[in-house]
Amino acid sequence: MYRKVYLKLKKKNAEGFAKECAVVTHYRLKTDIQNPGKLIVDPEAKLEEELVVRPTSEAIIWNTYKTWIQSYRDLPILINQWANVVRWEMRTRLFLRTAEFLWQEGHTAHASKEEAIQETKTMLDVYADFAENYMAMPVIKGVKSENERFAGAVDTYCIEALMQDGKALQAGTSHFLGQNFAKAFDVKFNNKDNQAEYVWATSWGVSTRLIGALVMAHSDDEGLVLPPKLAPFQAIIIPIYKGEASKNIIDEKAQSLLEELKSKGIRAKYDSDDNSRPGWKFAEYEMKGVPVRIALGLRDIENNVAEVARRDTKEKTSVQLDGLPVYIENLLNEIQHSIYQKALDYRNEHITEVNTWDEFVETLETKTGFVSAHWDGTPETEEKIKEMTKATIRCIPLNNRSEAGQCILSGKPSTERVLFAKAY
RNA sequence: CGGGAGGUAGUUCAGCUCGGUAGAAUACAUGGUUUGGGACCAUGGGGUCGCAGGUUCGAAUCCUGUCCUCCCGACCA
Repeated sequence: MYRKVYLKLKKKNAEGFAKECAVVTHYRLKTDIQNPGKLIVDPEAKLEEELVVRPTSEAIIWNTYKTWIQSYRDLPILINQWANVVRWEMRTRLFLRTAEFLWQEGHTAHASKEEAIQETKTMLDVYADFAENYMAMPVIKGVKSENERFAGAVDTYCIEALMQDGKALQAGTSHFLGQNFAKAFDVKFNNKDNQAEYVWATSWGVSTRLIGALVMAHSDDEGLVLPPKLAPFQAIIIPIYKGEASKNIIDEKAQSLLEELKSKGIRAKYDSDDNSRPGWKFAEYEMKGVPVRIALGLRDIENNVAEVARRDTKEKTSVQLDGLPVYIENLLNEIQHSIYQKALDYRNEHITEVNTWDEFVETLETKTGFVSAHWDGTPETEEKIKEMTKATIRCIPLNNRSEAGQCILSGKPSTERVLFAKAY
């Protein structure tokens, strides 16, 4: 939240921001005399200068950068921060769009356009790598259309994921800001030839929205399915016993197994709680998404085995105790790849190329997912399509191939396909 | 702010049409039997029925007002 005077932008960008700004007009509440226990806005407490609630911190950052940057020797600069953000939201949605959330954002300043663009793409790759290799969630890297672009950016790059219900989710963004903010805040540096130039900039961020993405990308009717690399517990050991005596035997075996797993770097836990029964624990850890369950009973110990169940496929296997830690280690890798592959297959099956308006509408309604179609490149057409179908352009994929075609709505010529989808 | 639904046990809800002083499941407590997929039996505790009026011998139920929550829409990813 900040003073309205900080929000100085080029006219074009200012218009983009204006409609997203909530305004704070009063600084306190008071109890209602007519209705004790209720609070009302205190009319005495009107602010002389209203404050603006803004979804990004560029204004603060660039007021600061202005004081830091004089020479090319001061560049580049990178500031990363984790911050709780407050936004005005008409309607919230758990994890995906909340009025307050935690995010990571970075702001950089550069001496050259090329370096700034490179930074934008590097960060997009960082986000894509995290989504795919840690969250096991395939994403499409692309550029936003003008309508979907961040108001202060020249180009907004994004990673787009597809949820299991066929709706798309923007999982992260990286913006090439050009010289927009440098000009708005008058941030110049002297180059090697002692000439003043405006600074080039980027900003990028991901938020707790990724948690929502993770949930919706992999979960099933039994609950969460967590990728092994991110699971707080990767393996849970559950004892199956009758009576105190057998529990003691199993406890001992389970403890040594636990130590073996930990020594291999596996995040494991032994649940010896006597208050809930095995069946309860099975269901509980499935719901929590623990990738691997190891059940250990007297019968198993006699045979020198354990029952290993994987969360993603629910498959159960009897495994020799001797090689168990190695088996689990491999299984965790297998699960990590397997859930990624499953999500990737689903995603690929749900990218549909269409060439006519009827196919377009039909695909959005029945098959859902991404629809790859020609578009004439105008915001007006995108807007009309959105009004008619609720679908928006999620992105123009990077390394998109050129292909002559006709816009599905206007029929005007187009040189490449873009990805449409209904999105969160 | 418009349109729709709803506030009853810790939770999810039934009961309301047709008034008779509140129930189920689950959770909780105690005891026992159990333990290889969310155990069973028995006993027990727990609710000013959102709030305020009104009608009535009697209101969770009917009437009026009021507060709150959720869902759908206002260019919002």
